[in-house]
Amino acid sequence: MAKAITLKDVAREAGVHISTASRALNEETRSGLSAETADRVIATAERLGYQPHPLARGLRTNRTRSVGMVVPDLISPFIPPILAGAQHTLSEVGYSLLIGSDDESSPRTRPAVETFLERRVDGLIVANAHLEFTPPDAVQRREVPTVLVSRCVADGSFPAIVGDDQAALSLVVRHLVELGHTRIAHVAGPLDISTGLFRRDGFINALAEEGLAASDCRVFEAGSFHSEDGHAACSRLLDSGDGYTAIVAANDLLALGCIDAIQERGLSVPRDLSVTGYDDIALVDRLDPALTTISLPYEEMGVVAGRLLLDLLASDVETVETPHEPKRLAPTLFVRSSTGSVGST
Amino acid sequence: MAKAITLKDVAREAGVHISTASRALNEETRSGLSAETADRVIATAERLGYQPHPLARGLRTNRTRSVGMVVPDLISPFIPPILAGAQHTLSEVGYSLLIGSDDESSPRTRPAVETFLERRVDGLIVANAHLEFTPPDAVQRREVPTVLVSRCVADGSFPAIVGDDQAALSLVVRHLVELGHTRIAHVAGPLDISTGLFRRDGFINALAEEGLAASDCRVFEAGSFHSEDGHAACSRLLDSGDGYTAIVAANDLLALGCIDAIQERGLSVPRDLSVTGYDDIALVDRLDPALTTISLPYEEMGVVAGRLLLDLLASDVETVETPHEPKRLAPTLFVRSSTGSVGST
DNA sequence: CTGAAAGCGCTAACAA
DNA sequence: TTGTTAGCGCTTTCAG
Repeated sequence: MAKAITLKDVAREAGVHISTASRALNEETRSGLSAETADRVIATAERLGYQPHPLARGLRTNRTRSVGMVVPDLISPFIPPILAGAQHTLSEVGYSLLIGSDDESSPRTRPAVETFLERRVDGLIVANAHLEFTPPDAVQRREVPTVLVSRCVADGSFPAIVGDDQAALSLVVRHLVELGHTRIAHVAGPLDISTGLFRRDGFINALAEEGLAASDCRVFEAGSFHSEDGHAACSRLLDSGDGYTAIVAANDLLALGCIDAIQERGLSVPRDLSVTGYDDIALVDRLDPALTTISLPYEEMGVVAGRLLLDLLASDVETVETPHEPKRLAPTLFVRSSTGSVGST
Repeated sequence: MAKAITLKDVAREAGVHISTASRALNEETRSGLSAETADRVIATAERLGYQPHPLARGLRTNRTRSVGMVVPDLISPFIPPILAGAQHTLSEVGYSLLIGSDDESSPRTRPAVETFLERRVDGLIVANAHLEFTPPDAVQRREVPTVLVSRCVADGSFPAIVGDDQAALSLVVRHLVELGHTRIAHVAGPLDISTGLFRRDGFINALAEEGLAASDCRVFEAGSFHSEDGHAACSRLLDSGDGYTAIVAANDLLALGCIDAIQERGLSVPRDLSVTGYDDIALVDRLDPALTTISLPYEEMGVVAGRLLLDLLASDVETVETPHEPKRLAPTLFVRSSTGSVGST
């Protein structure tokens, strides 16, 4: 390293004591200084190209100005935009974002949250929470401010930014009802995470809203959010012989799996069955049939999560507050060609 | 914080001096200790749940065990897998990954590399390099080990992991030639980054390899890698009236833009023109026509980049080496329905 | 208003 | 083999 400029250098050059230099360079403590010396120090710091050493500062202040974000993986298409939103928001105010993934598949790696705590991050953004999220003690005790994103936790013990699944499913079901569907099935995602559970519940509530007979409709659980499980669930659905005319899938990949299963039986979407997705991942608008689906503002989700975390970081509350109602961002329904009128056969 | 355990605590508890404790806990320095004391210290550290403070350690050692990765954005579909590969590789050996994006669109944010340097990262992974990559001095002088990924730099001044564009374009052109095409156009990406330039050059070389008349073929530059620019370039191509029967696009999005432009004129893919892509992004295999395209092992690219950086970090060479030949990972051609025999009209 | 001094938690000479 | 000591660069009391 080309001899980094240190505070001591600035102080010497400005002809003041190092502590004075420190005060001058620090917003909060500058007040108690003569404007003259403060300016002089600031000027010389500028001139020398002084950069405070983050480790030294952090060691003193016990803050790293970094936050860790845990994602389930980086392949799920809605994760990167969340990441991008959070990263931009945080970097604008000088925070760095550490990224870690907790894929349950490789248990040999230390849980990302623990690694982050060890690193002394100032806060956490958790995008892979299960409904029963049981973080390490330090997080539990709110020593490290934490916000959830994309998924929330059952008891509302952490603030969360999620999509409004109820609103989304209402949009979807209403759309199908308007097309004349009355026998609608739901292919649900994993029910141990909020996105899976809330979409299923949203589906059931929406049926009631629309006055559909719950007995005419049914939920088929897929073990995951991947297309193969959508295919499997849809196969069971078709085998049931219950005569559904529409399928509401818990995400786009499940929907694609459903479409595959339907077409493999020589049936047609949407002629024989309408299918809807959720997430509006890239290119589903160009498929044949183009997928009718729900779009969520994922990047904004990241932005809002970042802002919320910054608020927590600033207010520095350690009180165990009342349960948090998740902040739900509004969905948009995109109607495309995978849904059609019932009986347009 | 619930009074974190410090090295001093461990030392006191184990009945040794703090420096002895330090040595015992440090692989390298443990050798000069009696096995007995070393074990005792290690045991008590374990028992107390001691975690070394990374800032304190870093302040002394001048190493943060963190690396920064700069991406052009997080939306381009091939970026997340690279990120994932790098992150896994690094975290396995205790390094943390900081993520920063440098979208040219928002110049108000500080360049990510500078932010990283300020943070004293031990190394850098740069995924957004232009051909003329001119990093800050500290990077230039190799004080901070740096590897490029996805894109390389013109003069080979940095090690890089990229896709083998030449091999890829050879595969594509040969495939088209085998289908009988002789008039092939290339829709090129930006030529100021290696992926754009090398694919164009690869295309031109492949023409020669296959014995095609360069005069029968031509390159149309798209201003970016996005579909709208592919559409625009393809429109020019079609307007040229040169009777091309195949289009090799520099990436999938450009290819999709081309297909749009072709279909808008009432022409058909692949009947009237064959179109190929590059990247094999999600769902292009399900489009109609399904896109014939090149697949690159992006996650592996991240892994290899991470490993290479770890090597540099370990060897700690500051010598300005001879130019680096980029490490090129092998492509795979997926033949789908967007390409067909010429004259199958 | 400014200087002196202590110390965050750790590592690395240097002694013993 | 272990202890002593001196900082890494910064913030923050406490004096003056």
